[in-house]
Order: sequence, then C-alpha cells, then structure tokens
Amino acid sequence: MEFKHQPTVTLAEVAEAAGVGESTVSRVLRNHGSFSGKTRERVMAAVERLGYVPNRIAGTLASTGSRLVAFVIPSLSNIVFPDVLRGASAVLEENRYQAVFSVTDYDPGKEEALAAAMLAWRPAAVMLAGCEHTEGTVKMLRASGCRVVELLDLDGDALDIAVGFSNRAAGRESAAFLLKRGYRRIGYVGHDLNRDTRAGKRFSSFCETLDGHDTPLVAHEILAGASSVENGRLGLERLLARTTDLDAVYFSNDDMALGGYFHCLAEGIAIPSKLAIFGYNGLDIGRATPQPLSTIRTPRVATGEIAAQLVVANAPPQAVDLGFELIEGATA
Amino acid sequence: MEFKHQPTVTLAEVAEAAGVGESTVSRVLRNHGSFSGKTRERVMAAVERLGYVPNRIAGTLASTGSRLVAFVIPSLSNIVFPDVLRGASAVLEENRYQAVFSVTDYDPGKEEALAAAMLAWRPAAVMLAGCEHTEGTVKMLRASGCRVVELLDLDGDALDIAVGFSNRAAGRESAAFLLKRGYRRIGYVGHDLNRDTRAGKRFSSFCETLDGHDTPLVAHEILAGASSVENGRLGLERLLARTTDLDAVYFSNDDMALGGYFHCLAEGIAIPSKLAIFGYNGLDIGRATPQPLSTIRTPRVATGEIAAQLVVANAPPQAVDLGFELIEGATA
DNA sequence: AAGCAAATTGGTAGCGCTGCCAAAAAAACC
DNA sequence: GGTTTTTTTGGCAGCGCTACCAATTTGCTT
Repeated sequence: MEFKHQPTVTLAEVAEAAGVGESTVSRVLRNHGSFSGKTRERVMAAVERLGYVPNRIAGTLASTGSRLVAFVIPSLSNIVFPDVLRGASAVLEENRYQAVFSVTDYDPGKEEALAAAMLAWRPAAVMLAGCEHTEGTVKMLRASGCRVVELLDLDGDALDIAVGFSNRAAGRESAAFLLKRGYRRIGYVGHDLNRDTRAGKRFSSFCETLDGHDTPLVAHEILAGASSVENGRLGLERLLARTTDLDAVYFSNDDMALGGYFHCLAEGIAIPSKLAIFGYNGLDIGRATPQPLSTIRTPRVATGEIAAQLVVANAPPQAVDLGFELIEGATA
Repeated sequence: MEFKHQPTVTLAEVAEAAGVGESTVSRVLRNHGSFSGKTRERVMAAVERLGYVPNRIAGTLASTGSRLVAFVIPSLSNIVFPDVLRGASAVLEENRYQAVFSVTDYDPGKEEALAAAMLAWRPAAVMLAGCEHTEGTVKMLRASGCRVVELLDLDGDALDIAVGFSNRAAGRESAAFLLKRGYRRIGYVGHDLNRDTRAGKRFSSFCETLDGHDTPLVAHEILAGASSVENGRLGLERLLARTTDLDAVYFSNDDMALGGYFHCLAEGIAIPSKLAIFGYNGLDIGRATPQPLSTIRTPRVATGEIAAQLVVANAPPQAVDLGFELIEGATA
C-alpha cells in the first residue's frame, strides 16, 4: 500500500480564508510584529476552521536558525543517557525546541557518521557524550558553525560547551574513600573500557590513587560487552574464584555493582565485613536495597538541563562542572 | 554572545565548483537517476574540497515525504520507553530515517500539545504509547495524513498501526499463574494508575480473574507518582502493616516488585514460602537477583523494531501482537 | 554514415514559510 | 482640517533543495 499525503493546508490558504495577507498570518501565528486584535481573531478562526498546522520544515528553511537540538549518544540501555535526555528534553520543550537523537553503540566511527547525518538537519546544537571524538568528527563539528555540547566528562579539551563532571576525580575519590575505610586488598570488576572511555578514566585514576598509597590493585576482571547486572554478578564470581583474600571491589558502575551485591547475597558473603562493594552513578535502586549501595551519585538529569539551558540562552563557550556526591551507603 | 552562522556551502556552489548542473549534483549525492562515473568523481571531489553538508531541511521541503519519525512517549525514567526507542532507532538509522521525540509525563493534554508540535515537522510517522488519547489528539492525527503507530497496548481500537501485546492478557495470566501456584490471599502494590493506563488495565484484568475464581483481591496499596523501586518497597511495607496474612503480592511492574523483594530481604520475610512476589516487564535485573523474579517478560525492543520496520515499509494498517512470556522465576 | 534508442545532463518551477520594504490605515498632533 | 507619527498590512524575493522536462551526448544498429 502506498502512503498518500493528505492535501495539506498551507499558510496561503489560511490567509485567503481569513481575507488577509500571508505575512499577516505568519505574524499572528508567531506572535511577532504587530497586528490588530480583530485581525488576530479572524486569522485564528481561519486556522481553527481549516485545521491548519504550520510547517516547521518550511519555517526553518526560510528563517535563519533552527530549533532542533541533536543528541548523538552511545546507548539507550545505560540509564545514564535517558536521564540526560530527560533533563534536556524538559528544558527544550519549554523553549519550543525539538530534540532529535541517534545512538552510536559506543562506536566512534558511527558517532562520526551519525554526527554528519545530524548536521544535515542544521541543528542549533549537537550534544555528544564525552570529549573523545575522531578527528573527522571534530573537524566537521568545528566547520558546522553550530553549537557543540560535550556531556558527562570534563577530563579533556572542550570544543565549545562542556557540562558534566570529572570522571578522573570520581575514580580518585572512590579509591580514597575505600582506603580511608581501611580496605587494602582491592579488586575491580568492569565492562568493556575501550568503548566506554569514561569508565576507563575512572578506572585508571582509581588505580593511580591506589598506587600512590602503595596499595596497588590486587586483581581485576573486565567483561566484554556492555555493563549489566548480570555481568557484574558474573565478573565478581570470576574474580573471587581467582583471588581469595580481597576485602573490597570497585565496580565500573552501579549496574555492575548490584550484580556483585546480588552475588554476595546469594553466596552468603557478608557485606561489607567480608567484602565491600563500591559502584558509580548513584542509581535510585541502590538506595532501596537492604543495604544502600556505596557509590558516587552523578547529576545526570541536571547535566541535561544545564546543557539545554546554555544552548537555549546561546551562552558563550564554557565548561560547567556539576560535581558529584559520594554516597557512603552501607556496602563499603 | 551571539551565535553566528558559519557561511554555509550550498549545493549550487558545489555544482559551480564541479562544473556541472545543480540537478546533477543532487542526483549523484542521492545516488538516484543516472550519471557517468566521471561526473560522479568530479562532484565528490568538489563536495570533499568544499566540505559540503547537504541540507535535509531544504531537501525535505522540496521532496514530498520526510524521513522523520516522531515519538511522543510518556517518560524516559521508565526503562520501557528507552527500550522501545532503542529498537526503533536501530531500524530507523539503517534506513536513513531520523528519530525525534518528546516526553508527555503521562499527561494526555501534554500528549496532545506535543503531538501537534510534532506534526509541524511533517514526520513520516508519529509513534505514541498506548491507545488512549484525547479526542483532539485522535482528530489531529487522523487529519494529518501521516502514519500513526500505537505502541505497547493492543486493548483498544488502533488508529492505524498498533504494535505490542495485550496488557489485559498479561494481567489475566499473572493472576492465573498465582492461583495455579496455590496462592489465595493475594494483594497488589501499584503506582499511579490514572496516568499509566496500561498498568491500570493489567490491574483490572488481574482482579477480574481473581474474582472469577472466587478469590478476590485481599488488599491493595496504590502510591501516587511514578513507579520506582523505592515506591515498591514502601508500598509493600504499608500493605503488610495493614494486612497480616497475605501469601502473594502482584506489583504494577518489576521496579515496584524489586522494591518489594528488597523489603522482604531486609525484613527477613521468606520468599516465596511466606510471601510470593510477582512483577511485570521482565527486566534483566530481575534475573540476576539471588532469586530470579517471577514476572512477565514483554518484548519492548522488538516492539520498537517492528514498529519502525512497518513504517519504513509503509505497511498497511494492522495490529501486530508480539505476545509476552511468563517467567516462573523463584519468587512466586 | 545516417538513424534511432538509451544514457546523461542542465534549466527551472516550485516546496511553505519568513524577512524586508513600501504602502495603507489609524492615531495623534498643531 | 491638514499634517506628522505610529501602527498595521500586503507583496514578493528568497531559504536550499528536488522533480520534471527538454536538450544534449553517447552508443548501437543497419
């Protein structure tokens, strides 16, 4: 079956029906410029009668700037990104901007291709995760003339606007916390770090901090693929099978940490006396477990909100550090 | 600081630089119509040299149909919707379609407003959650002439295409399962059902099924606000405070059920011997808990994929029932 | 070599709207 | 009453691209 376009009502038809000029209709509809109350009523009546829906494609082409904001994000499975989108979309909707997105699967090459596709829509801004991009992506974004916002990672040079926090600092503080608590035989369970560079940064800073205190990481287990509760569980199981006397494990994020937590529950490993668990992200679910998860809470929704606000306000280039909060919890 | 548009390279400039006509460049770039290999090379060289990025706004306006697909979803916090988006976006990207979205917060009025805003982009399709919409929304979508896809709920009349499963059937099967297992004093913990009509349908069918077996629901606890692990925990706590001899509790979804599960763990309530727990959605996390969660797994990603495929293929109006799977788990 | 079909190419009229400018109408002034 | 302002209005040229058509070139055939 072929799809047939309904005959569309155009602005010209509204103008005709209302007995006014096209530009008058345009002014009334955008509430911009001046027109009399009587004209307004006639136009609105015609709009209502004909069921006119303005065409923003045409409007955007005719005017200079678009009200599209493009998101190029690594994943929708990792709740981090829906959270950012949620914060941003609320602000954008208030300001009559429209969010567009596509998903890279943590693949920089795909990021480049998708960013290019996005630029074809001439968005007001492109929002990307992190600050590592291919040379091609950077060049293209620079040349595009549209605003670029890099989200969730401040450890690097920003192209234009950056909103988030330092993953390195998060890794450091996590290590410092575990050390302060007296843990000395520390392990790590993580997911694919080549793809998730932010998790990689946390891990390397975590290790550096441990090294700096002459308490190097005892063992680590890296699982291929994305982070998940099941992978966290599996990772801890494998790590413990190899390494007998760990007293704490740092996980690449809360999903993984919850998996580890469940493993301990299932195996009767006492937390934190026998084994401490520390995560990252501060998901709500970690607060409802029998023992609240020790973790770092990141301002994901706020990151989206602030990013959107800066774009809407057309703010100058800047890096906004939203920080994070260490949650002591009861698992470490 | 004011944002300044970079001087944009247009198709006409590429044509000039390549020494060919505009339509030739257009044909080469879209790989549509015929042109010689030599011409192709010259055009591509000029594109490369000038860093030309096609303008899809202009392209869409000039051609008839757009390659935008608009999603109007209730929430991004409830993982259900990111899952659907994920499935859909993969298929759409393969077919060079672009996903656009906005979030209604389960508010039908907002849905109407956002759907209207979406139609202004003249999308190829609008995708909505469920099949309950305001009269205004329905009228507008009907008049728009674009494809309409209703997701995740088959219990109602579809406007055009519907993809999902029956929430009523899910409620019925959940009840039948608990009865089959021998539970007779059954309670319910849910979140705001006025807004989440799909959860409401599951609940009412669940109750009807219980009634049909002369085992009416013993008690229920409905919490205001969205579903969350914390609310599930709180809900079960309140329910048990009021009602002493329940032997099973049905939750509005897995998030809520996990909260209940954690409550039992924390309070030392034996599962399922003392109290059984049953959820809905089949989240991955429910498979990694010490006792796998008894629940119904819904095909969320597949819903998005199928929906996108039907739109891309411009399929005729139809309702596609993807079904669901009851997971026995170990909590009921 | 002429004749015809097929492949390739360029010109140009819109797509529906906004922005600019000048014209017309209304209001305010002396 | 006749200006001078101010407000309101309509006309129309694009925005950058695609679709259509006609013109040109190429390749074959006889």
